[in-house]
Amino acid sequence: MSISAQYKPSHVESKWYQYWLDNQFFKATPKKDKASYTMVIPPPNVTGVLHMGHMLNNTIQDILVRKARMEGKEACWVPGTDHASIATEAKVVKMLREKGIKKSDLSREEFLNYAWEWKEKYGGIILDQLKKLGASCDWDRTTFTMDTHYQSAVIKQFVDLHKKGYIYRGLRMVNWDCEAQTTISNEEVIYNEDGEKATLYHVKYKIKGSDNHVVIATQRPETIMGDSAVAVNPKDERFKKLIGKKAIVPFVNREVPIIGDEYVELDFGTGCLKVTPAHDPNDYEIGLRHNLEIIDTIDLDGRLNAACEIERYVGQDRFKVRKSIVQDLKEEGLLVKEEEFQTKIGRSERTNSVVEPKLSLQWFIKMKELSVQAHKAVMNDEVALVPSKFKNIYNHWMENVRDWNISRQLWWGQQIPAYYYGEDESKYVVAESIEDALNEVQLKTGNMSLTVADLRQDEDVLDTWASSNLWPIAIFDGFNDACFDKSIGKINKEQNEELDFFYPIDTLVTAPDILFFWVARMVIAGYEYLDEKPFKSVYLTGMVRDKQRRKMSKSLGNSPDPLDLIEQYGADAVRTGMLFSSPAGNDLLYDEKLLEQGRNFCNKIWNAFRLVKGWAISDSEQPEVNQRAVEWFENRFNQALSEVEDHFTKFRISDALMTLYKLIWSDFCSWYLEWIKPGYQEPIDETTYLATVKHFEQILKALHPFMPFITEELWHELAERPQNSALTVSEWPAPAPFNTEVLNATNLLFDIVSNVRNVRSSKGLSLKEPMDLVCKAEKLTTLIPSLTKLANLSSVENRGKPGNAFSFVIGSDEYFIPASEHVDLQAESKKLEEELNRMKGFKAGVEKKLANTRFVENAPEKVVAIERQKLEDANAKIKVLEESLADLLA
RNA sequence: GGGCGCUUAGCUCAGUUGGUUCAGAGCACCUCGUUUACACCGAGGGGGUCGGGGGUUCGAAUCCCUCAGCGCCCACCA
Repeated sequence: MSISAQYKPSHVESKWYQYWLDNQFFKATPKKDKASYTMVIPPPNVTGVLHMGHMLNNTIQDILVRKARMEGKEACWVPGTDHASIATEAKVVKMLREKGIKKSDLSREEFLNYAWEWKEKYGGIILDQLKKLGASCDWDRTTFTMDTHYQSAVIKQFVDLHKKGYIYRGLRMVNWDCEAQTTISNEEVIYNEDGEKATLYHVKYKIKGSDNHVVIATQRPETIMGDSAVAVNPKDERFKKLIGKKAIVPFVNREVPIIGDEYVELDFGTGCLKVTPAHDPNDYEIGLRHNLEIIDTIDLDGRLNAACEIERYVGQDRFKVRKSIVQDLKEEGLLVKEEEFQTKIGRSERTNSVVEPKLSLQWFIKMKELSVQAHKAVMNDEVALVPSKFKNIYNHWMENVRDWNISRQLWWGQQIPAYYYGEDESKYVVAESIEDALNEVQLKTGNMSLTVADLRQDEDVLDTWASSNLWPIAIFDGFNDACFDKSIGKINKEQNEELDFFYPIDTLVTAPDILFFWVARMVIAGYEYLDEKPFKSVYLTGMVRDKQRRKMSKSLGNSPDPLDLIEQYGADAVRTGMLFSSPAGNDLLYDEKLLEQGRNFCNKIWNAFRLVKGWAISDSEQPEVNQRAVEWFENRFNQALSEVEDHFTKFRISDALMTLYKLIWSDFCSWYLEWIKPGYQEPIDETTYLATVKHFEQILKALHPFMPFITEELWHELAERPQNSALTVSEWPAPAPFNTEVLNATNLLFDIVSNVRNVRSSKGLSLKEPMDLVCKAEKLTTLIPSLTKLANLSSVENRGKPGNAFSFVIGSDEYFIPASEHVDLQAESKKLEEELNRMKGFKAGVEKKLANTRFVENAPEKVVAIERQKLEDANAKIKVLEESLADLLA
């Protein structure tokens, strides 16, 4: 009969997780008589490993799903992974490089073989890690964004959006990542928060046919050779006379026009701008307006090419050239000035390399029209963002939504289903397969002798988000031929039992940094294909940071390995520890101390269990004291439960946990168990024991979503359970009313007990020694037995004010603890006086308020009545205090 | 540059429509305690003029203005 004084999570956790899996408790299937509760994991990168952000995110999801499951819903949590094209490809390239293999030496097919090999090897790791956390996913539904059916959904979407006219191919200035050698979307370009220091170089350009020159300011002198104009603002009195003349570009001695364009700021730099249409988005626009030549001098890898005409720069990296060209300008006497300034430099989210604006032919999705419904849905709360401050941010993005560049110059991902026929890329068809494409081409050209060998598929793959935007639909195979009507580009849910039952998702839990990447685009897809929202609400978690508010990052080394933490503290402790400091929408400041708090909480519950389990049971009558305790806790539990439910409706998961934490630690352990606890080695009556077990069960149920392992273990240990039963599929406690009279009466009881303890503590009186309490006992009759036990009293009587006693006041009643010896009268009277003065001050405030006729006339009657009551109470209390003081001094 | 949000105990945060002693919680801190579930514990305690200033109101942590500090989103000043 010796149970360890400490909870040991390790073997408990694996045991129960396996048990849950064996009994298929997490499996979900459409059921006619049940409501669904659907949740989808934000698919982590397939080769990723679990980090603290995943831990927080998935803990919250698991809590919501487990609660729904206990509430009797068909709870379905779909796990999976994202192929994460650019991130995974980068990893594979790196791995190959370490093996001495260059990507450029491989064919597409060879490279993809390596990539799949890599995926098979590392692909499942993160999902296995989630099991350690306790994630109650339906693992049979695990989906990968490059699964066959998923791929096909993505291709169908592309074909459909192309057919609807939303997808087009165009020459645009895009963001080029020289390191990954691909374009990236605007959302993938990040700007350093504080900006970066850069140098603005002032450079002389000769004016043709004169000895004068014009001075331009540039941050990128290495692009000089690509200049095709110099621009000034036509309103600029200083320079407008130059418009129409020609300037000579240094080094290459190209004659370029001096043009007037409103874009040029009068008060920045020198007021003269060099125009390089190939290497700057604004310059490109200016180029279009003025029909300027586009001279592309930088290659895809960021090195200058032959078009720059200067032999010694060709093949050199753009930043190296910048240095040498500055040197060369100096030597030529063309560099007038170097000026430091703060600017924002765009860097690639994935590689951190400086983004190179690059003119190229890419695929785009027209967003404006496509996103109208998705925009509305969030604004009118059909899709609720929690916390709601994200509505503004979403609104702003939607109002300024720009076309989305979806092609990536990578191999890992869904290859764009566009097929070229003919010499160049001007002629193409978009089709689901090369066979379909051939049919179309034959039809289009009338040339039936063409074969698939005459077709060439676009080399690019799709942006990852162009596939994950279908996540809530594709996981239920929403694009299969039975339910997806290609002719109208809509999905008929009724033709797909799974989709019909599980869609829309109830709550999406994700991080705010992918609000646009992912969330917005799923909403768009939901309305486009099902005319229905993809999810009811989106809970946006905070970011996990360290206690100095720094982001968790590998380079800082401030990111602990979650599995180590689980090993050390137990999964339940990690889950609760993280939630303790994670109010909705706020960043989580991770501190290992929180996990200790979680571990201590586990231990507290464990020991409460040890206590209850250790009691012997007698068949004696239930004492009145226990009856009161049982009744109180039942009411207290229902009160706390209603608070918990309220917190859940508002997604205040952290507060819900804190409510239970206090209920268990303070109400159940500190008050209730002490209240009913039998004397040393004495048994407890059966009625109380059974009621206590029932209370314990209720607590375990309410706590189970948060701490699944320890609760499951104790639930099984607490009583005999039928074969294959489990807490995880038991019924969530039904909400029940609570009696406030019982709660208030008990609060008075606790108040008296605390005061007695306070007297003991401050007077150095032992807790072990019983003492008398003198008070208006007739007011407390039913409480007396409980009071006696909890405060360790020998008697509670009304026998007049004792002369030599300690005292305290609750409400307007005074309580005395007769002292056997030397009460420090002065200290006692001083204490009373202080309290009296405080009361008098309080009374004066209330009187002043009531004397103010404007208050009495304007304030609601209820408020005035409250003030009058306060005055009355204060008077009563003052009277008591004054009498005591007089007695004391007499 | 535009927009949004935040500022309440040492720390992290609650404070619903302005009005019950509304100034709270958890942690941390201090005192006492080797009591027969738990020292990963128990009992008790201290601590904030609610960022500064001004205003509206009978009444402001709560509404308005302003200043300061911080955070986030968006954006093509070279």
